[in-house]
Amino acid sequence: MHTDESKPDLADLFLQASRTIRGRWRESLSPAGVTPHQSRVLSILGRAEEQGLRNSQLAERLHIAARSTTEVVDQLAAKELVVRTPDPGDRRATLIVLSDAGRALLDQLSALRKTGMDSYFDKLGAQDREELARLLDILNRENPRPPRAGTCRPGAAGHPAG
Amino acid sequence: MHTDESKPDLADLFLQASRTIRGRWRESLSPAGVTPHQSRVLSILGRAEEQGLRNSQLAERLHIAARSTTEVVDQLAAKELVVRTPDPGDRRATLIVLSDAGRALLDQLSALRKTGMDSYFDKLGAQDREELARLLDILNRENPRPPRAGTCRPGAAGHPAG
DNA sequence: CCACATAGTGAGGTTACCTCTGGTATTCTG
DNA sequence: CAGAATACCAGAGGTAACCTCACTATGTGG
Repeated sequence: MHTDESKPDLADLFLQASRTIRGRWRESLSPAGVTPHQSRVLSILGRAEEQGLRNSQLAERLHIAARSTTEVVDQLAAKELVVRTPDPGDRRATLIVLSDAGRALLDQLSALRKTGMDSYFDKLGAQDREELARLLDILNRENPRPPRAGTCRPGAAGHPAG
Repeated sequence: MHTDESKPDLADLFLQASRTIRGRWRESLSPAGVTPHQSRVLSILGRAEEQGLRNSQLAERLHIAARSTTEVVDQLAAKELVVRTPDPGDRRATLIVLSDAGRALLDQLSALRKTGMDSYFDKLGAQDREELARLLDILNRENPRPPRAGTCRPGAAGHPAG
């Protein structure tokens, strides 16, 4: 009669794994001189329209606050992997596009990442990996939390008085 | 020879989910005034022997550097949730044990966390959750990757030091 | 033109990690 | 007891990846 005794701490398990993943990813990416975070932006940009994305759109796809996107784009711009150009349609907005170097790096990156990650996920076997992907995909679907995932608390029961 | 073309970006999926988890966890824990990290330590301590754990053992279980463990234990000690006592068997060593308050909080915490997390993992259904736990567990087993990567950055293109 | 929303960002903050240096108490070895 | 090794603590300094708040430039409707 197991009640929820047998229920493991999924969140715990999850965070543990994600720590490892981030570490390995970082490692495998380091020869290219980019962080996982940066690589993610590059990859999103790669999937985007030719014209690029606005900062806010990027933020939305990354599920982080817009201000945080600025930072990583800055880093990428410093490396000349992306270029910021004014949006002709709205001069408040900036379009972020991959540079040629960025596009070139992107391919290299996914190969690099794949190599690094494969040795991690290989422990699972093809079928389990697919299963995991399925599960993760469900988890990543829009939560019953309409407001933007990242910034949904205006300081409510917020941080310990800092 | 399939080339795994269909293989999704597990790492991507993973990190995305973990971001959400961490956020929700933090949120659900905030009424208790502890961070996810602190909660983790509490929970590890809770599973440990009555006598507590050494700093190094804690570090090992958290998979972080010992120096980093000191920090979180400091925080917990400041809240009087844990107590550092000399190890009678080896007085060089310090045993970190849950205080009564810590033990009490631990129960509260797991309830809190469970509530917060359940609404996240509920999307999966009991069977899928178990499956996920199984997969995660495999992933979290010792990796064939002893050396710890840490932060070996070749050098950053300077960024605005705030 | 004014009010207001929107886009990006400077400024400043937090969490969670890391390394390196150095110090103290203790235990082990000879 | 001297000396080496062990276990921890702690200061200093760093990075990554987040966040909020306030401000400026711009766009939109009355």
